[in-house]
Amino acid sequence: MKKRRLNIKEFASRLGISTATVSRAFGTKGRISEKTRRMIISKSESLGYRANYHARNLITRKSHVVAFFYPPLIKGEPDYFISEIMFGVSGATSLNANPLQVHPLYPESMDFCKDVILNGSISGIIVTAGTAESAELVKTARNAALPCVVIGHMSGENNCAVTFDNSRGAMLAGKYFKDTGRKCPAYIGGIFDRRKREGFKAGFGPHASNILFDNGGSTFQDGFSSCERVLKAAPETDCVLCANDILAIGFIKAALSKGCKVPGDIAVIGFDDIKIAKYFSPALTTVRLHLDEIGEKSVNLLKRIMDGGKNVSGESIDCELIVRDSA
Amino acid sequence: MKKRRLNIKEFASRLGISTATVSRAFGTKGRISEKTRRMIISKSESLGYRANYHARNLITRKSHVVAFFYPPLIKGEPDYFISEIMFGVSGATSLNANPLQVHPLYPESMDFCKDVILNGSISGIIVTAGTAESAELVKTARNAALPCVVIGHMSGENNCAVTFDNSRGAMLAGKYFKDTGRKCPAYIGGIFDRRKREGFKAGFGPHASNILFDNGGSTFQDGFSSCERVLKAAPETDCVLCANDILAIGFIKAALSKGCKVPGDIAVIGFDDIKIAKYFSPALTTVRLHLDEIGEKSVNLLKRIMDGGKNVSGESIDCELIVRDSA
DNA sequence: TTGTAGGCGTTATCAG
DNA sequence: CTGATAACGCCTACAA
Repeated sequence: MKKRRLNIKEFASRLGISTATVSRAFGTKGRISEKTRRMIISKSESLGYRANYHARNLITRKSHVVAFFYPPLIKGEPDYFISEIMFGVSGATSLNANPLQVHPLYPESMDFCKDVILNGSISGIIVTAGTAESAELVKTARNAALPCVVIGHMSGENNCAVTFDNSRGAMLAGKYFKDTGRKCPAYIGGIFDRRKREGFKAGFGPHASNILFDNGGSTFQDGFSSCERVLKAAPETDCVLCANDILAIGFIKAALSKGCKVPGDIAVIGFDDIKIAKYFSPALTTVRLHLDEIGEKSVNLLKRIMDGGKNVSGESIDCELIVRDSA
Repeated sequence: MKKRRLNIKEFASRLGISTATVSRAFGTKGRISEKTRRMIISKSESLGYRANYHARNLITRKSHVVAFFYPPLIKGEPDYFISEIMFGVSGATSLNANPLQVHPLYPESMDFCKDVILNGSISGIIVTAGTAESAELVKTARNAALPCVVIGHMSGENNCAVTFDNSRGAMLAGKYFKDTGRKCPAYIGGIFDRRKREGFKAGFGPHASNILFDNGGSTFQDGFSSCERVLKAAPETDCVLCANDILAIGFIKAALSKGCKVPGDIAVIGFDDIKIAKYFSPALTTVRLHLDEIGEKSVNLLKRIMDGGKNVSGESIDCELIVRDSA
């Protein structure tokens, strides 16, 4: 008993014209008089006609849908690095009237994700680098000739990618410590920390040889534990670069709880500049990666590929040191 | 010159069987022998055949795609309340193998969002309440008989909704303040603060009449300014409930900068328990709303409606007071 | 500028 | 259990 939606045939016949003319009124290709187009558009609004999505995409072989694949999140841990990029992506696709799908990339969901890529439902994908799954997915897309943009650095084939200049960001941090008279540096690494260590060393310069390296991790708790290890191994440490802001926040919390003053006794710089960074106490000095811009740029890059651009080359995102209170 | 994907006709003819049989091998409806089904599945993997998404959805009239509509974000401000709900939604849809679309709900994007709802591309929507746009969108979905779940309270028609027990959460906070001997309460309201004020008053009890109400807003800066107003208007204030965690963080930062001790001089309770709450200094005492569960529950509710369930009723989410260091 | 008709790749229907 | 064939709703040569 439920009535079917108005389709093009019925709609056209009510207007006393052909379906072809109706179709032309909505597309940009067909030659049609401005007058009939207006009439059709107007009638479509009053009668509530819309072209069926699947029928249209079936024949045109494109959907304009963009899919964003993000790495696994750790239960209970802040995932603000990803979410800020995602909102950047979402805002940009929305502006371009591209529907956006988002998919977590767990090992268990690989089959589903591959199906999404291969069943013809989407026109392009954006994938965050850093896991085996993401690399596999990019390969799948490549084989299917599906437009693809990678966020971050992925080894192997030359993908179109939006990359961060981690090295330079870390260098800025090292230089800042050196310039503010710090002597005993430490670096807390973790996930997504490609080239940060080397950059930090280069920026710090003369005293670079005594940099203490600690493999933190990615969570607040990791930063907390890392601080305990560092202060035990090298109590004289007076400045620390953390591979991300969450680590830095954990590190600072541990330092404060041990009676260390930040930045008095020990200066701490984070990485990413997630939005909460400036509201933390002390406000975090950090390397800003322009997370939302990353999302926007990857969408724009993908758009160009989807529009048929050949040899679209990647982009590197600028970073800058944002000096606040923690260093 | 680019070769078309393998379609069902070609695939079937290579196996020497009919397209109908192939189709049955992938669905659950058709009667087919287990033996041929296995053979077809196996061959589809080696030959790389996948059913075309649009052709399939055109005839079956469903896509299984879920769309999530979220409210406008404030540029530069943390949007963690929404992002944590969104990740909950995303995780749940992923588990169910439902593709998830996400759309920001700006006034400018209403046409696009309505089109998404009306063009037949999605099977159900989840909408966060709180803006004129969200209410309009829900109405649109209702008219199109599209399954819809609302997150939060939306006046008007009786939607299927996942709601928070704001009143009880705020009551818990008021009671805690009373029980810990606080005398001069203030409440900082803002967005999404339905019934919190009344609940707080009820929980605080005897001294409820002198509660100072301040209309904060929703951002860190709002919390900061609010603190300045409150301490000026009522310096004796010794406990504050803020309508969300970001407000609370801003409030605390302002209080600390004025030399007020938290929680010594003034105890602060937030609302939502976004993940960063426990890492802030001081760690935030707050009313936990189980943000990720909200996402999961709304997906499960939507699924039931999509599967044809009639009269699916909404759910209210439990909340609890998480006592940490700020109160 | 407009209409006619064929085809997009499936699943549903109805025989066999 | 399997096969032939008619929808599904639209776009787009091609003809008028």
